[in-house]
Amino acid sequence: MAVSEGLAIGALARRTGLAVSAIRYYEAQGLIAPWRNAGGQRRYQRADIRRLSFIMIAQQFGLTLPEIREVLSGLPGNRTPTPKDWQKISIGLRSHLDQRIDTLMRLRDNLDGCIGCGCLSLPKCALYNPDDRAKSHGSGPRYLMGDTPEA
Amino acid sequence: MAVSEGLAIGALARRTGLAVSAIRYYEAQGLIAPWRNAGGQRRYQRADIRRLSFIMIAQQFGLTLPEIREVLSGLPGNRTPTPKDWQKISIGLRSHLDQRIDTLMRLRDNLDGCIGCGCLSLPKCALYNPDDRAKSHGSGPRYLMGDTPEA
DNA sequence: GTAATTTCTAAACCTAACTTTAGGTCAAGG
DNA sequence: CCTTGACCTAAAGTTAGGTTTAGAAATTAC
Repeated sequence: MAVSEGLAIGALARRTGLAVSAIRYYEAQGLIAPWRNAGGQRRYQRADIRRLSFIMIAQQFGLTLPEIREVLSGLPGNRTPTPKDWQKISIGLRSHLDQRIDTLMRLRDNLDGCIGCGCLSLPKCALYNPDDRAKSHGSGPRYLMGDTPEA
Repeated sequence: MAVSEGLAIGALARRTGLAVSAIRYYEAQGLIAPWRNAGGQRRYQRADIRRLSFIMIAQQFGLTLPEIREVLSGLPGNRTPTPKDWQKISIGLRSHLDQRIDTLMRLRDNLDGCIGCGCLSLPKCALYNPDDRAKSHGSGPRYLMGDTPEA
């Protein structure tokens, strides 16, 4: 009953909709830091609900967990974050999102050009120049539509 | 020299910028189908450069390999695809991309609202309602910002 | 006080999209 | 002919983001 006892992991899971295993995983990745009770069980602050929610939102925005950890490090460590604090780090998300949208719109315009000319094949095609490294995580250099002039 | 001998996998790799291993992998996933020469080595048509380029572009758009295979199945099987053929399947990509952009813009607007009010915490926050299932691939139900009224 | 839940850790497993490795074959140049 | 480089297959390894499992300890419910 005492307020100061904190939330058990299961309660936090129910509050956020996350799986218990996911919450433990986030801890392992340094995204959240509960304390332990006498019996060794994790206990969370109510503010951690907000923290996990933020993590989920940031994931929808396409941030990786390390990136999210980085963003969260912008919160004060010595006290419970205020709405202002959350506001501050949310602005960073906003610009990240803006970039992703710009990239996709550029990609779309390029595709439109290619659909327009029916080419889909050449150095002169804008798609040829993928300066959009946002998505690359598994491979080396790739240049698109390398259909050189010859034959 | 004979045109009909086709490209070896290494040549195709150099043309597209893909790794040889990736091209073999795409074959295993049913995205490309080379023939074999007398010695059992893969040989590709020049049109396959375009096919691989298309795959890379579609990936940038966020399609999975099975989805790309599906899109590619819209190409004629009996002849080399014409620009018209590519144009046709590219239009499907375009609408996929439109959806992703819409989703992200909606997300951005919602975030703006939350930054505006500094809330980032509640059922009344639009972010609370993640009908954006586009990105979910690893988890069960998650509801955001489930910070219920109490306390 | 005991039974049923929760929670704990560590380690294994999962998917996507590949890469790397190992051990051997094919092809091209001199 | 023989060496070198490209290619072959199958299987295991990799990263991200988790989930599942197993066996044990802590809590909660009755």
